[in-house]
Amino acid sequence: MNTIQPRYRQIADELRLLIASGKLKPGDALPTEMELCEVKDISRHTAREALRILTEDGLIARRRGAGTVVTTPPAPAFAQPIGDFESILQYARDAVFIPERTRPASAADLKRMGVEGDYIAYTGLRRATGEAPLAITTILVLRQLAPPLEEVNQLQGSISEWIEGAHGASVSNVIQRMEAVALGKGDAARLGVAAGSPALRTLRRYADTAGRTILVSESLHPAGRFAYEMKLTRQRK
Amino acid sequence: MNTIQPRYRQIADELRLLIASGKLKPGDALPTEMELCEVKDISRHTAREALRILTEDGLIARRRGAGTVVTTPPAPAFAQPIGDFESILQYARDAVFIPERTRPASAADLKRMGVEGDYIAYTGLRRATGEAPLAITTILVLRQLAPPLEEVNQLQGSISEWIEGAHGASVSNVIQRMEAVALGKGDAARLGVAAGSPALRTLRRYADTAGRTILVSESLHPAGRFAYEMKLTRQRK
DNA sequence: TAGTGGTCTAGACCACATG
DNA sequence: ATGTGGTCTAGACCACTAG
Repeated sequence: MNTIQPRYRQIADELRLLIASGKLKPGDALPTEMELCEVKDISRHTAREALRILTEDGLIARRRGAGTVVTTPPAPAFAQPIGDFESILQYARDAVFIPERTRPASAADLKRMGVEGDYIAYTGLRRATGEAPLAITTILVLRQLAPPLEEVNQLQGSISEWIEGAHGASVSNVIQRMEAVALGKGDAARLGVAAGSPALRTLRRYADTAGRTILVSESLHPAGRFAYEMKLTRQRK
Repeated sequence: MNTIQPRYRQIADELRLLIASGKLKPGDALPTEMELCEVKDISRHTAREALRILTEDGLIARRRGAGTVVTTPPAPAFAQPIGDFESILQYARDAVFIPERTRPASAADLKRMGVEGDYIAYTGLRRATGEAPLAITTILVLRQLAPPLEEVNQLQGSISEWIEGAHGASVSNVIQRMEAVALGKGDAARLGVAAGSPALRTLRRYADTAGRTILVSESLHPAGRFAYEMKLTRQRK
């Protein structure tokens, strides 16, 4: 193994060792650039390069006029968990889902939504009263649990609630994923916005106590029509 | 307002604009160091410094003997699992915030981020190691609690943790808001994407026990580089 | 005011990739 | 063989911090 390292890296590693070993503690001053130059017999540029590495690694902090010190590492862990299961699903009740099509989920559906198995797909618009549609939503339900379309049409709450009521299945956890995407032509047209315009994509996977993914939903919310908001409260012991 | 920028940063920004505007596409060659030296009438060191910035931002790739090219962005989206109050703040530690500017928050800042009062604004990039920047982040901190920029620079964790440690202030709840937006010209350029392209905007308001909003953070994540993921587990009573 | 880190110049030699 | 980026030297002036 040819272990020839540039000089600046060797020096950076030497200093790093001093910090890691505790010989230099948080707050302690490192040698100044000029001191490094003399002691190591290098040019200032090389000394700076070594110090830059440590700066980028977050090990030291440099201040013009003041000097270079070892940084104080991380931070106190931040408190207690909260289990706020219901409020996550809240928005499903605020805006009504109006299914328009039912079909067996295609391979593309399954891949896009990150599941495998035999699912029925419902697609439709989600809207609040009288307004422009808030989102295009696609829902995949395990075929053996899937309600007929006419029943879905009258659902007031979320499909997941229907499933719980009708089958006694129990949702034990939900994974929710949110990201920004550019709307495709067809989706954009249905939402009445320009193709390529931004949308918030939310993907939710509902798993039952056996670990089966019983339902997946995908919603595309065009920018400006929807924002997802959650409040987290710190729990005190 | 101090608008004097070092020469190397000016040049980095010029090049960044060429990339963001599409004049230089992924795979295209950038000027060589010597060309930059002549065209901009600078020393090689200054040219390298500019190119280094873009390299660290993940916008370009350099190969000895071969040259410098614009990188292909397909940074695969990576998900940030988030489930509780602790881990919601966790990601602040995984992806380092690199503050670049400090200023008193403007009226526009305050309005955009939904607060009123006397705040200090920090803006910078959020990135994981070596990759393209994940986000542009702006943080508003109540002036009376705001740390000096040099201290922010060495923060390992989140600024909110600094505040808790340094002032004994206590965050009692966080309101998080997510939505899709189209990136403005300047932000898009900083992130190396086209103007108007989609981004996930996350806004967090941290309130203390007295109800004061002590900190607000806004992040703009370009599509494809980041997905927010949370797992919620139903609590049994 | 002395010393620090930040910026910048003008050179040099080298390892490496490409034609 | 040429030219690229990687490393390194030896200077310089400046803005800022601290005693």
